[in-house]
Amino acid sequence: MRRIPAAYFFVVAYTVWMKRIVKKKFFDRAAPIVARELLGKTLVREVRGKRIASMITEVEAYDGPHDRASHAHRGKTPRNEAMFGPAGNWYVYLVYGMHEMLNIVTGPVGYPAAVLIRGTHDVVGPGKLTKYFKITRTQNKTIAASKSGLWIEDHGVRVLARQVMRTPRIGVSYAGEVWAGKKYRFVLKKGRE
DNA sequence: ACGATGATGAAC
DNA sequence: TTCATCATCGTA
Repeated sequence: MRRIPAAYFFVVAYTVWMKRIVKKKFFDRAAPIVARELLGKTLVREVRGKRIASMITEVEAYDGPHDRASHAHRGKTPRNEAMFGPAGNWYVYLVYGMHEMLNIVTGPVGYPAAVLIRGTHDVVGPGKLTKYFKITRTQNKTIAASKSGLWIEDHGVRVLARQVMRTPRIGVSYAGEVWAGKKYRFVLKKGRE
């Protein structure tokens, strides 16, 4: 009987841990699909060795140049440039002069789309969320990975269709009947039904 | 119901 | 350069 080296356990543990991190491929799909599947995933922030983590419970999809509710509707600008970049990057911007909004970019490069993360189990509201997770525009255009200190993990939480509520997006009444009416907001219902 | 607070984008 | 607007929040 040979003793198994401690390094072996370290490598296995590290591999298992890494596997939880959601990778680029997951985000390289249509924004509404990514939005729906982000429910139940865990948003993780690590800054100076301290970790903040909470399950995502509310999101909104902003999908393509035709989406009149999207910042990208008027074309590429310095602010929305991240939306045109690769899937799996963060798009962080300021609204109302005081609230940072956290989005994850989706779909192919050149096609502007993203998912706004509006709430988690511990904090609901896009502005409160970024404050809680200590997120600012410093994270804009960085990749969702441990390197940037901000990423998403899959903890195996299964979200059933009946646990998901779909509604129109918040605060986009200017977008016209069609786009303002689209049910691109996904909320994980609390408790059962 | 509204003010805070500053970036954005369009008009001038 | 000015102006209205804004993927919000806390207080009233």
